[in-house]
Amino acid sequence: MSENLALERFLARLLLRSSLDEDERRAILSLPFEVARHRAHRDFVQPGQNTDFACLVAEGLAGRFDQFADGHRQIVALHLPGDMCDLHSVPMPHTGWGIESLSDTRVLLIPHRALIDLSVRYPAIAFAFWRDTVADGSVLAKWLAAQGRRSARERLAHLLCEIGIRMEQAGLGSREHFTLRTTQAQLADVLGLTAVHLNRSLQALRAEGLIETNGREFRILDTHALCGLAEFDPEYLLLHGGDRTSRRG
Amino acid sequence: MSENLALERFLARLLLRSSLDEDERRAILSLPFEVARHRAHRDFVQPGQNTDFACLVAEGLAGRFDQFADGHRQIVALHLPGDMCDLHSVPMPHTGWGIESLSDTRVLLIPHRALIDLSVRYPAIAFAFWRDTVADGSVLAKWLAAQGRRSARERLAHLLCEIGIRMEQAGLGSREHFTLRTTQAQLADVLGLTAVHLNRSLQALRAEGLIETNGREFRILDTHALCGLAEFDPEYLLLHGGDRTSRRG
DNA sequence: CGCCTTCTTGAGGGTTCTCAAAGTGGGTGG
DNA sequence: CCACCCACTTTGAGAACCCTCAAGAAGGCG
Repeated sequence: MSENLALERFLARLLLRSSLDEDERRAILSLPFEVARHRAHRDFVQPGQNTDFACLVAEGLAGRFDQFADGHRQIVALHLPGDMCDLHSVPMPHTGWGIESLSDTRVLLIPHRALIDLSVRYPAIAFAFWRDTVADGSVLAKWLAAQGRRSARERLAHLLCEIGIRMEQAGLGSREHFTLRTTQAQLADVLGLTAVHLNRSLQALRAEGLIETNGREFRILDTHALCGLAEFDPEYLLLHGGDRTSRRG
Repeated sequence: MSENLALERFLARLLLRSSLDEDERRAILSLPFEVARHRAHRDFVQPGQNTDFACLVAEGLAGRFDQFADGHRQIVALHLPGDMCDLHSVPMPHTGWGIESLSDTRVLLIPHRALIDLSVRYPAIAFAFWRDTVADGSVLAKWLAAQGRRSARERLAHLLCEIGIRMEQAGLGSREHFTLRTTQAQLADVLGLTAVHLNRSLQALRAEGLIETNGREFRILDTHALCGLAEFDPEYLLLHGGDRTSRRG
């Protein structure tokens, strides 16, 4: 039952960007799955293996990462409840990256076969999946740009703006008040910083009166200034569809 | 005629990762298009507009970029001949980024409508397009990881390894000897560096005997050492298909 | 109460940036 | 054919940002 909630969230995420009819919605909601639970800090998908299922986050927080020989890692995507971590593994089952649980997490494992069948049967679903992949890529591109050209403080500000909106969208808080269940070391892995410098960047934002934190609870005190510092424009999250397309004719 | 070559290159790129039958191949090769020519340094797609066509690079080199208020830009994808710059714009026509010609470039403009029609009619083509998007995203993730966790020298080494392989794949040289028609400032925009520091990183690789350059011609003298420095593993380019899927049944 | 993880603080060093100017080379016009 | 110009590359010096190493506080859990 709370498992159905996860599929509903996934469907809701798809419907943000794509329109699906009754049949297609039902098809999504009746996807088969198995449930897996993971405590925090577990790499539940190892880098460099072939998978035959995709992971839908039902609860908690997951991160896709790339790891280097020296053990350092970079998190290249954050996945909130309702996000399919590796929809991209459906067309390309060999994944070079791993997925870790950032907090305690419940995940639905959905067989690739079922997702493939749906997208062959329903072109609109194929488009919806493709769109979802594009949206992930758009976030990735934004992160890359920030990583390459902005300071630590600016990147952190940008990430907080993004997470606020995504949390709100997922029904897990508001864009100005949410709980982010990660350690500072994990956030540093997202932003390409050391834990020490992330900590100092957080302090800077607090000192400027832009945010307030209480444990892992974040409150954004000055949205305007934070977005300004980050040059944040939610456009890239692709939240208002693009669906002129998927129907025949 | 040389226009057909571009479509053939695009098809060849798709066939690296997907299998398409005679009909489907013909359909790709008969896509309609218009031709556009651009000199170097032109932003031929402006950030933040809606497009109704996709750009296939026929000749030259193009870069997708994100730009900041201070004018600094980050290139988030490099496109060689045969690459479709913005296949992702087919399902999501509003793009936040721009595309610039890095060198003199010839581009085929292909109406979204035609691409959509193909992917509705041929599920295998829809999968092939989706896969292509996934491959782009995989490169993006790798760049992000490098950007976040590796030094300038290591990132540059990684980029040169990648470009070598992609050049070879596109029939434009070998992985150890190719001509990269970009300025150092543009390469700096790819790697998130300043032009000055990129120049010094290049000098470092030359001094170590790893590469040799002559104008914009690159020769890799010690592939093993260069790949080692970069921790380069071509896996992420997703060059060996994953097509168990697209056929019904 | 004690352990373990996480957060915070400090000091020093290295990579990369900024600013500025000099060298190089290809193209164009006289 | 030479001279000039422009874009690009290279060099230098100093500063800023971020990292490393290390250790001390704080908070959660048994």
